[in-house]
Amino acid sequence: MKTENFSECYRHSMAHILAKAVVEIFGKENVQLAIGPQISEGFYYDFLLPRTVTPDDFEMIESKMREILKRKEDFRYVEVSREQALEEFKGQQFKEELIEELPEGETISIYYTGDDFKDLCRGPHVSNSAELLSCAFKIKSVSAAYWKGDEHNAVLQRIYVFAFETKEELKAHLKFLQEAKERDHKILGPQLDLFFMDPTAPGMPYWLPKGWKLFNTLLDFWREEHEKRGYQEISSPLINHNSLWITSGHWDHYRDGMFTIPVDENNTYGVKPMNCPNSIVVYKRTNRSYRELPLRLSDCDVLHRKEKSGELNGLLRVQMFRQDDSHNFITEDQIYDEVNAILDIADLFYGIFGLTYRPELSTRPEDFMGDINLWNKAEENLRDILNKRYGEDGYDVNEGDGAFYGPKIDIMMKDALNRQWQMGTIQLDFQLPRNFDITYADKDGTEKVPVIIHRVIYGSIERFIGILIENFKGAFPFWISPVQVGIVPIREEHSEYAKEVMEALQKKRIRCEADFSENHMNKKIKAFRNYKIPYVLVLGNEEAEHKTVSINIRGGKQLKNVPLEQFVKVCSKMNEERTLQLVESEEQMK
RNA sequence: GCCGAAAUAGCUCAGUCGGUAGAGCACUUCACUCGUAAUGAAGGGGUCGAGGGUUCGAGUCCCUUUUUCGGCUCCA
Repeated sequence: MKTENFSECYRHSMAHILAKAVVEIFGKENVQLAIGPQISEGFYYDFLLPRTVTPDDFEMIESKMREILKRKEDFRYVEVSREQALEEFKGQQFKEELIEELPEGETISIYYTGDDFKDLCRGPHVSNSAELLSCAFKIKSVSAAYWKGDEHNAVLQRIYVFAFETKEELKAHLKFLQEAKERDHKILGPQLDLFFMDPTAPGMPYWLPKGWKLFNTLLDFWREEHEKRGYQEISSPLINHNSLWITSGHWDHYRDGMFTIPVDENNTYGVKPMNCPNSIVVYKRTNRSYRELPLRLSDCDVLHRKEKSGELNGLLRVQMFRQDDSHNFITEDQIYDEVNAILDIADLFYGIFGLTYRPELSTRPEDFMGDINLWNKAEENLRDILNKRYGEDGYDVNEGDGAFYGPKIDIMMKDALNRQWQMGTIQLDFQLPRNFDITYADKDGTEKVPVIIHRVIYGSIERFIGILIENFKGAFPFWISPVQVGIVPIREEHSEYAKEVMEALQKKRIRCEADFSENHMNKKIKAFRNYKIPYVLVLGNEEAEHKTVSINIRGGKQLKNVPLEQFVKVCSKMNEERTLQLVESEEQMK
């Protein structure tokens, strides 16, 4: 008989089985149990153990778990007092700590699995471990984890386990992971000649011609849309004397994240990790009037941020990157309209790639600075905007998670492995304007302090490209494809017509490459296909005679003898309209 | 930073018990002039991530180090 809410609790019960297995293997007195929650693909359990667990141990632990399951022991629920609980878990330092921290009046419960294993647990659980026999599990990995996620605390060993109700589900999940590998931008990027990394510059991508074309195509789009909206692009120094960073507060709060350059005994420069201070230097250059606001100073200069070793991840976490940044200087009354307008841009940009995102609002933290009334008003504005745009369930709220200088809205996206990344962000800043003492002259002639909005839409272009690669598996929409059309003359005698085709395409700024080598046409087609080029044209006698092209469409489809003129038109249209889908049908081509 | 795994030709990888490094693709040359995902033949290409140690001898064993990957966010 299966427990009623089986699917909600089997992973959690399984976590107890893992803990029991580990205790039996290492001996009760050698194991300190921490916590073992269920997670999206299974569960984990944190332990303090006498030695490190390695992948060689997985099989042994798994079979011990199976052995325990076969004992068909009951999960027995017992409520206890705090004193009893402390007595029961005497010597288990983490459990003791947890018990001490439980709020007054809360029911404290223990689950027994058999008579010889117990765990502090709120449950629920299956009633007998036999129920778990039909489940599928597999130890995924082991990693270090800190007690309560704090690096100052004890280092624990976390054993991750995949767990599903059926073998089929586990199999499907392993298949998903296999497919995610095929989307991995770290593999596809270098394979498609977009970028690579060199050990002398960890986390600092080298952009190859194809990747840089993609990069710049994204920036062209960004510039076009932002110019329309009154943004003005600037560029500023990459390194500044530390006096600037002292004023901005970065020297005190962010120095560990900065690359610094000592110039002589008395002077140190810092490489910019953010653009804001220099944008403010630009703002400060002249007296500003309320008539100029919102003043939107955008830039996409190179930024450097030092990351802890082990934190880097392909293009998704780098040490050198560019943001499609802007600092919008506004009045307090302009918060609503400006944030709303920025989200309009975000919807446009994400929509054009068919990407969905989830906004996240972070509100006032305990150590906030500035005027609480301004905070309240701003947060009210942001909630109102988010409610109207995405509905109350359409975004998440992280109470108290905002920066000390202002609330923010983050745009979150997932990579191929479903890991969450922050992409765009809209951060209100009430503090930096005060640090730099910037003002504007208001209508009545008084000097007022502007609010700054730090905002990015793509986020870091590097990270955005990483997500794009994984999302499209490297098969980009036509308009951002580094090479849009590959041209294959069948024999040397077709080179002349191939050149004609190439010129017709280039005239319309369609990015194409022709292969005039003596190789067999199959070889040429294959080479282009490996780059996931949208269209590969095959040109021979037929095509030259009738001024047509035969098209190999990415994905496998073929169209024969499409009039050249028509093909150029279709390509131009996709570039102009930034079409997401590739035109594949004969009707649209003819 | 912490735990685990990994690094061999441009790429993907093999290399057994420690005996002096190999395949496929790619590249070069020659032949083939070809109608839709691998034409044939020949050839070049390596400080086995780096440094140190053990050994008669190290890609292989030990230590250090660099880089990369998975995790360190899911809360009894």
